[in-house]
Amino acid sequence: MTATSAELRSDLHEQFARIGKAVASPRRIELLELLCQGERSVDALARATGMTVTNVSQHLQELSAARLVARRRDGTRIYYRAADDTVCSFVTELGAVARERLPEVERLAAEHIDDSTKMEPLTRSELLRRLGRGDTVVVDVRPMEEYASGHIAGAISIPLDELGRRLRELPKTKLIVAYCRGPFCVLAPQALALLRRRGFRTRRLEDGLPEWRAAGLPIASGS
Amino acid sequence: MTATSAELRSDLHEQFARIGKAVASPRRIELLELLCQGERSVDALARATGMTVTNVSQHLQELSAARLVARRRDGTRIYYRAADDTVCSFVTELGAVARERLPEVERLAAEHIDDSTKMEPLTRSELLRRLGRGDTVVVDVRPMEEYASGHIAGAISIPLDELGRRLRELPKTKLIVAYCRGPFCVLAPQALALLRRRGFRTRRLEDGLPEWRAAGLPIASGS
DNA sequence: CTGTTATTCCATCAACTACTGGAATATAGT
DNA sequence: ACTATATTCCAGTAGTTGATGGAATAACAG
Repeated sequence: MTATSAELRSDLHEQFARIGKAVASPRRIELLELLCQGERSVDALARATGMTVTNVSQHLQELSAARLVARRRDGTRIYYRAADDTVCSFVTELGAVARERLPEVERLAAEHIDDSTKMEPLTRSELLRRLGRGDTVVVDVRPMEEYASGHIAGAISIPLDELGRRLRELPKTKLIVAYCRGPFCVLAPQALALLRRRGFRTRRLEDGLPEWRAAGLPIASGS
Repeated sequence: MTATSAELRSDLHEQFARIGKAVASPRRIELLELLCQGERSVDALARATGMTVTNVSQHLQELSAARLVARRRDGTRIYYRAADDTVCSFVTELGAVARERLPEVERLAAEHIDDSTKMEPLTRSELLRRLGRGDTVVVDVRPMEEYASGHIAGAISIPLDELGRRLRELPKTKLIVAYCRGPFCVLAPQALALLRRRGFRTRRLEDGLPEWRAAGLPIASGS
């Protein structure tokens, strides 16, 4: 009885470790984070990460063996995506644990996103309240495809590259709230810095889309 | 700017992967789960897992390097514990993802805990409601030390080994709810099987203590 | 100071992992 | 059928990890 239950435990832990091994590589974590923003082909991933196609493919095989990603063929290319929401909230929590436990993480973030500390972020519940009142514009500054594959309900898409050209779309009378991929994403801080220089009232949303989704808040998709 | 932000991303992912690597080994996951039930000395862990002391020590060094565990010296022995609650909820979620994504996990559980499927578990919120009414007895069937280092507020401790001798402490008029370490722990199912043979009305609590704690529900500690 | 117990350090070996470049496969277009 | 593109498969190599046994360290009890 104890023999078989010890056996069960060890078999079970071996299975758990398959998931752990999948997220034991910085490359695979990067891939997973990208895939949580929307589906991508192998070479789109290679371009986005600077890895060789072969290498990306190999990492995707391993993620696939751990069933963390799913694929879909369309003509000559194959699109990968995160297998489901629990996977994305898991990698999000992985980042949260790293942030909580490893002082290096805060330090790195502080070094590179210098002004992130100056402005304190708007909480998700606060944004939700404001959305009802209509005195707030929410801007998704990620690339357009990521917006298309899922965004905060009511947000408009202005990718960071286009922001300079599209300032007139934003009202000076309302509060502009920007968000992007997560707490360490540099897009929203850069967007807000630009907007503030032009005299807009701005706030950053705390964290990013994955956390909004994990909290079960309303998502829309399509352009 | 893009250069330095790519650099940030890769440094960050390297840090995240430190956490991933820590949970990439079945042994280390087993150790973490034990440590989430309460602090233990190195050789207590070695005895509980069947590993050599040297090996346990080495794994603990790695967990410690990822700052997932903390230690405390008491005389000649050193007690390790999970560094904080987020660590425990992270390993709990690791298990949940494995269960969700890897069919082998359900299969293993079904094979070994044969009757677990027959009785559907009591939800946490249901138990909470019943606790207010006083028609329910909650029994923690884990070893005494684990009960002492944290248990559901209002639960009594009857370790599985002692259950046969202590049946008279339980009323036949109330519902007996047992719990243990988690969804794959065999202690509670065995306890309930015994109790049902003796004519008690029983239910199993869904999951176990780590999940109760992660849900922010009331915990007590001490004997 | 000596012996005992608990833990960590160190060296070693086998097993595994990450990346690379080149070959093979699959789909679509001509 | 032929070509181009996207992806995967296959070897080879360098580097890393996991387990083991023996030596070193640290705290304590006599």
